[in-house]
Parts: sequence; C-alpha cells; structure tokens
Amino acid sequence: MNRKVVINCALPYANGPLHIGHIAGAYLSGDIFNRYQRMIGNEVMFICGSDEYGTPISIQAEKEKVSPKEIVEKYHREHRKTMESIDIFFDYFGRTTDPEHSEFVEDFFRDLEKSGYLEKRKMISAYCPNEGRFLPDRYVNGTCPRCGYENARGDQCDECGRTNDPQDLINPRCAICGSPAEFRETDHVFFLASKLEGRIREWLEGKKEWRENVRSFSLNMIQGGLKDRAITRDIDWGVPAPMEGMEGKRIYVWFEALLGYLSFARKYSREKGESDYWLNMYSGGHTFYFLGKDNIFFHAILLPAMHMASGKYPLPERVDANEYLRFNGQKFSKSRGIGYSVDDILKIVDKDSLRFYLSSILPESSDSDFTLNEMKEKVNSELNGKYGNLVNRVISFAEGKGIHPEYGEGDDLDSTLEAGLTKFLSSYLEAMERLEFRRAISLWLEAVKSVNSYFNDAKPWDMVKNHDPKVSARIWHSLKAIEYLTVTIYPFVPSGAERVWDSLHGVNMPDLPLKHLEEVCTFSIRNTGPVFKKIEIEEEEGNELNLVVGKIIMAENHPNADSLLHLKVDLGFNVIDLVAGIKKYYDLKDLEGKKIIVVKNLKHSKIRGIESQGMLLAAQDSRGAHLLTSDEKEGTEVLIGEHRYSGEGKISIDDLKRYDLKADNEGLYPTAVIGRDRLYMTANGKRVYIDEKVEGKSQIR
RNA sequence: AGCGGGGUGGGGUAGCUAGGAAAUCCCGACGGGCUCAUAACCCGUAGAUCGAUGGUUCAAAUCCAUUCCCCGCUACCA
Repeated sequence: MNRKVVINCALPYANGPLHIGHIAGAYLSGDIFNRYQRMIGNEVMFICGSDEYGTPISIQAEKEKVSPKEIVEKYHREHRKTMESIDIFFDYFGRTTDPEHSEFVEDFFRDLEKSGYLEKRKMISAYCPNEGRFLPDRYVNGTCPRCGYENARGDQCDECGRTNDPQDLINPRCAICGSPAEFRETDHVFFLASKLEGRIREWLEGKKEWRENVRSFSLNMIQGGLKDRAITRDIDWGVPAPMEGMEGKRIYVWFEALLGYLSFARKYSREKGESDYWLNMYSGGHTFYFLGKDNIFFHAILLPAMHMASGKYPLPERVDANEYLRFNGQKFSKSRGIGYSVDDILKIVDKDSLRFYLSSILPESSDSDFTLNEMKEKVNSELNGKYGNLVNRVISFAEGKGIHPEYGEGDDLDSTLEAGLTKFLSSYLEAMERLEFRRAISLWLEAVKSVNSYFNDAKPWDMVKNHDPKVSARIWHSLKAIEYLTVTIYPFVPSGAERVWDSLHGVNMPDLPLKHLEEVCTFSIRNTGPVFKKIEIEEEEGNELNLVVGKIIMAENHPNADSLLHLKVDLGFNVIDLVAGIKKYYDLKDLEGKKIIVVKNLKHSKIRGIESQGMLLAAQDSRGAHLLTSDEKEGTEVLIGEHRYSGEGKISIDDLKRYDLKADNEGLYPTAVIGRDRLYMTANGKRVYIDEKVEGKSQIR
C-alpha cells in the first residue's frame, strides 16, 4: 500500500477568527484523514490556505479604515497559528493574494478561454454615479413594487418577502451613499458550465460511495440545469481578469479560490525544490476535499466543471462535506456571542480533549450539538476514565510491582483479547477508509472497554500474590493491547497518543506504527503519571428563570396585530403589560381573572407598538395553545424542581430555550430541564398544570 | 413562504441509503464485583407506544403517504 494522496481542506475566509464550528466542519476531518493516510504508509500532500479576496473583505476594510491587505494579513497569520494550536499541520498553507496564485489563475483563465469555455456577455447592472461603482443587488435600496415598502433591498423586500430584481424597485438608491442609482450596461465573462451539465451529472451519479448529503444535494442542485455563471465582478479586490476589454474587472472570488488548491500545491513543490511534485501527487488520482456543507456546490459541481473544462487535472475522488456544528442547539454566531472561537475554547480545555470530543460528535450525517457539559462528560469518562486510566493502571501496576513485561504464550483470556483486537482493527480500518470517523471512534471505545474488561478478568494482582511467573506475559499482552488502542486513536488525538507511546517505549512513535503492532516487541515502560487529565468546567446549572403566578386583570385585542393580545397581568406587587400570540385560542372574556405563569425576567421587547414586559407560558400542540396555570395566589414564586430562581438580570428568548420547556408524557404538567434532569414546576409546593390536557411532550412557549 | 436537517428510555445519541428474531453507546438511577488505577474500572437491573395517523409487507425505527412540532439556511456575500 503506497498510494499518492492529495488532501485539501476548504480555504477559510480571512475576515474573522476560526471557531470550533469551522474546525468540526472541515479541518479536523481533513487532519484525521491526513494522519490516517500517513500512518498506513501512503504519501500525502495536505494543502490549505487563506481565501483573501472578495467584497466582504474590502467592505470590512473600508469600515475599519484600513487596507484590505492589513485585514487579510492579520487573519492569515492567525488562522495558521490556530490550526497549529490544535495539531493541524498542513504541508502548505497558502494565500490567494500570493502573486504566484494570481499568475496561476490567469493562466487557467486563458486556457479556458482558448478551449472555448469562456464568453463575454453584456449585463445590466446597478451603478452608483456618486460612488463611481457598480452595486451588488443588496446594496440597492428602493420602494418595493408590490407592497410599497420604501426600504426594500434590491434582492429582497424585508417587509413582504418578495424577491426583487434591482430594476423593479421604484426610485432605486445606492445603499451606501443614498444617491439615486442608475442602470448601466456592463460586460462580464461567463463560464459556460452548461456545456458540461451532462458530464457532471454522469460523474456525480457514479459516485455511489459518496455521502448522501453531498451526492444527492449536488444532483438535486443541477436538476434544473447547470447554468453559465458570471465569473467576473466589478470590484477592486481580486485577481484581474486577463481579457481584452475587461480591464478593471476582477475574477469572481470563488472561481479563483478553488484554484488555490492547485496553485498552493505548485508553490509548495517549488519551495521544496521539486517543481513537478504536485503534478506527480495529483497523478495518483486520489484527491480528497474536506469542507462544510455550505461549500458543496463549489467543490462538487463548480470545481469539477472547471477541471473538466481545463482537462488538465484529475477530478476529486471524494468530496466530503460535514453538516453544521451547533452550540447548545444554536448556530455559532460571533455577533450574538454564541459559541467559542478556537482560541477561547483552548483556554478551557487542552487540544487533545477538544479534538477527542469534536471527533466523537463530527456532524457527519446531520447537524450536531456542542455543549460544554457533554464535552466534560465524554472527555472525563471516555478519554480519561476508560483509556487514560487503563494506560495508567497497567503501567503503574507493572512498575509498582517490579514486573518486566516479557512476551509469552498466553492463555484463553489472552487469545480472546487478541482475536477481539484483530477484529477491531479491521473494522476500524474499514471505517477510516470510508471516512466514517465517528464510527471509528465508537469502535475504538468498545475496544477500550474490552481491554479494561480483560485486565479485570485477568487479575494480575492475584498472580503477583501467588507468585505466578506468567504475570510478565500477562502484562506484555496488556501493553500490546494498549499499543493497539494508542495507534488507532492517534489520528484523532495525536499528541496524547504520542505521549502514551513514549511511556510504553521511551521513544517516539514510529512512522508506520501499524506495522509495529504485529511485532513481538519489547516494552520499556515509564510511569510518568496520568497522560490525560480530567477537565474542569463549572456547570451552568441553576434556575435563571424567574417564574411567577400572575392574574390577568385586563385583556384586549392588540390594536396593530391580527393574532396578538395585549394583557395586563397582576404579579402581586406590580402589574405588567404582556403581548401574547394566543388570540386564536382564547376568548377575551375567558381570560380576565385567569391565573397564568409568567416569565418575569425576560428582556422587554416592543411588539407592534406595545412593550411586552415578560412572557406567558403556554403549551402548544396540534390543536392550539393551552395556558400554564396554578391555583396559587398571584405573585407566588414558581420553582423548577427544587430550584428557586437564582439568576440575575434579564434573559433572552435564546436563554429560555436551554430549559427545553415541554409538557410531560401525559400532557398534564409542564416540565423544564435543569442540568440533566427534567423537572416539574411547583408553586407553593403544588404542581403547576396545563389548563387542558395536551398531547404529551408538547412544546411550551 | 421556499429549501435543507431532525423528532428514538430521565439527558445526549447510534441505527434509517440496501426492512427481519432481544433497538446501540455515553451520562444519570439502582444493585453487585474488584482493589492495579485518575473516588477509577468491570458486571448486572430498571427505564423507549422509535413525534402522530394511515398504508405497503409474512415482517417497518427503517419504505410510501398525510400531519404536528423543533432547528438551520434563504446576502448573485463568500
């Protein structure tokens, strides 16, 4: 087995820090595969780099009053450092602002032109005479022709949702400076992808081993035809389009960035002093791309189309896209402060723990959820408790009792163990080949359990007591088993695995550790204390929901909304205004005097003109909404389980979701989750209830 | 609204593409074992109408239809 393998990870955009969603989306999978491929003896070229052109960067630069170059410089350096901080080392980490990249792109562009895949076409585009530039659709504002909303955007009207064409807007204006926009004719170069539609479809259809999410999604996408795409833009920050009459135009960032994989590989080869190395590597035909699902179109359709058109480079063997990683059930969002950047999370956990946890929740087939609590649980119980402790217990036992591990024929226990490990290894390798990394980890975990179990059953401590000389063979077999586990976890937790190897052998892990497994080796163990440490994360447990019983003293229809009610609610000491969307389900006269449960410390929010100073809770099922209620006096505090309200300040709707409010299985009582427990709510010791039986587990809002 | 993903024991999940005897794993609860180890590890028990309804089938968590709910995306930005 000695194949040439090229592994490419989607180029991160150089306009902000990388968060753990990016890592789980593309880079960790790429690195796991990279390490795996090297481990089994293949030659690997592992490439990535910064995507540094494009409008968002130039706009950001304008805002921050710096040059695009400065922004790009900063994040290029930062990204590379971040990758290395979690043991992701590319052979080459390039950048698209590199002149050698531009040169490559321009050559590629000319090649396509020669072979008839490019065509100049006229387009009408919005233009701001004041700014002196063409405007992307969303930078055109005007009056919506359908609803009359005056601030509709050129792409879509926020008010009525209609998708617009900038030319449809009445009184179109430049969104940047506000001056009236004009429409001018402009030339753009189109990539004639439609010519390749049949070939792309056929090619995709043949990729049966690809993940469902990539193959079906792509096929689905070109169902309506593969359209020719404009690959030039009227912007300043990009690679110039090398075509007559196209002066000042830049090549569309995506078109250009996708060529980074090749141009970076070429640059890498040149720096290596072996200028054809990259072509040589690509000629193996094993090219793998790792990316997030938002990049599927570009890698599974556009890139292969470009390669087909040029005819020079092999098509991907595999395009592997992960879904999204969420944080506590929500999308990672820097602006809303949801989730962690890599640099921030590394202040809380070490890289091995992070890689281990992320590996075990890689969003391979559907979105997955990152939570600190789960990370702590998994890392402490699996990586530490099961694996780390196994290493530690065997080594410290052997050393403590002065046993020198020596190979010897084993008994039934040993041969069962060995057979189990052999089987494990082959299914592990199969999973890795198929890029099923989560499965590989879960197989590994099973194997770890079986070795712990073996060690328990083997009871070497009894053998020591009985002066059984076979104990040294027993320890040898145990160490061999640990070796298996260590080698197989290496692609996921490289630093940790190397530390374990060191304590088994006192030397660095060899380049081809898999081969070593078959050898009757000698061990030279060193007890350096636990290789992994448990992580400490303070749990965010507690009740930060300030719930009270309230009594509706006034209910009226909301003057400006169809489905909302305006309520005044007595909370015992004060009366607040609430806006609630239950108009469809309750009559006004039934509501007055009714006791309800109110979230008192929710951020106030103006809803269609009336400020809602809290939120009432109701269970919602297919038939409608049903209020939570209690017979206790208004103002009575509502507890979740034993938890009293212990928070401070206002909470947001997003915070509320953490409690996962739901009706119980019978649909009679509301429940909320605090920590790991689903708990009932009580007021004065009596359960809060739902005013009418609902479907079990109905959501409460 | 459109597109995409999902609803599986108390919490988190696997399984669904190729339907099949007891539904996986982690945490938690309960009981036991062990004492080498990081209060760790190992074994066992309880706990799931696999969102709902209907259909196909000898057989459905898995396929089809309908429906309810949740989440994400919906910038010719990249």
